[in-house]
Amino acid sequence: MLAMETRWLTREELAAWVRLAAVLELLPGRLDQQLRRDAELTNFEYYVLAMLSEAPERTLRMTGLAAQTNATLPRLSHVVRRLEERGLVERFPCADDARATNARLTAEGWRTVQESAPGHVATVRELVVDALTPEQVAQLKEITDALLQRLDPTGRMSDVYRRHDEPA
Amino acid sequence: MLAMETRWLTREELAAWVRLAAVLELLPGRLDQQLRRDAELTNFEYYVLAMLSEAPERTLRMTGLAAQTNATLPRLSHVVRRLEERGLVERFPCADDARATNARLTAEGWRTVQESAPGHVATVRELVVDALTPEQVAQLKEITDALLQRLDPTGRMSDVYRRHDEPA
DNA sequence: AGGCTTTAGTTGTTGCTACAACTGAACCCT
DNA sequence: AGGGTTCAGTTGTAGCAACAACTAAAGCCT
Repeated sequence: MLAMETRWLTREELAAWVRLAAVLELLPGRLDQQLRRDAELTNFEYYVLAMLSEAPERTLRMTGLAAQTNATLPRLSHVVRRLEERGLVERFPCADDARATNARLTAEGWRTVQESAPGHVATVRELVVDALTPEQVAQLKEITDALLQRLDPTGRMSDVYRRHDEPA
Repeated sequence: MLAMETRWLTREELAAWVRLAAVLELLPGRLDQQLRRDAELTNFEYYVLAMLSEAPERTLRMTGLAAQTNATLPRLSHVVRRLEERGLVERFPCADDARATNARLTAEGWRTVQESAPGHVATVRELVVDALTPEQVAQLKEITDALLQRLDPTGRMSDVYRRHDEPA
């Protein structure tokens, strides 16, 4: 490890970082809390179902689903198994590639997504969107975009949505 | 549950939220990764040590430490026990209130914080601060401030830092 | 065709967090 | 002073995530 001069954070940088760290600590728990309470779903499970619900045929290969949700394959495998046990998802072998497995949303899974989406959106509004001015929302988009270029340069996660946000 | 019209997110709001959600998912893992690799500490353990290192006498009561780190008391209790087993922290009963327990950073704990801070700061720079323009850093501070008013209205977490950021 | 490497996914183990139950000290009230 | 309530913290249990090891199919190479 090369010993180099540490560039400490300036007052302004520290203020921004400390607040961001607090948000990082608090927000996921709140989202989880609402979903567990109202839909008996973890935040991660909700996103898995949401990704499936927007996919063609409501079906995705495990690998693709893992990329979109930033999950490792083992993690996804466990989660999908539990969702399958609850009847929200079903798995079946891929016709083209016998190594691959497809996950598909069941009718009940679809219903679950429909029912839980409004509450989830309301929470996102309450805790994030409605706390900001429209100008700040635009700024937040630019800022998170910049961060994602560092965090996820290949755009595994964000590409999923770019379809919706930026059809151009 | 009152059935009310769902206010869905606009295109711009969705774009901002989706990116923020991705950051929420990716950033904590990266911070954890660096600290585990270079200092054998979780992000949360690091913050516990950091809070202690800035406290008078490098000592805090468990309850106060829990508030500053957004931990429940049981969670903190487990974490401090492990840190104590590693010799980074020591616990002793509070003289004023026999119900209370103080946690104090040991010399080795202090050394650990000193050694791991530069690497942590470098990571924060790399993934966050240096990805943004100075203007964006200022915007991020305002935005996260607004979010924290919803997430943490009493300022349990953020008050800790306000001393440093905004001495006024 | 036979064998090596890569890819896709599952299964098993360990560690941490959330939740609940518990102990004991402090406070309050008459 | 005595009895009930609140407060501070610990301990025990259950569930999820990270990591490692494993199985099986596909691709490649000669």
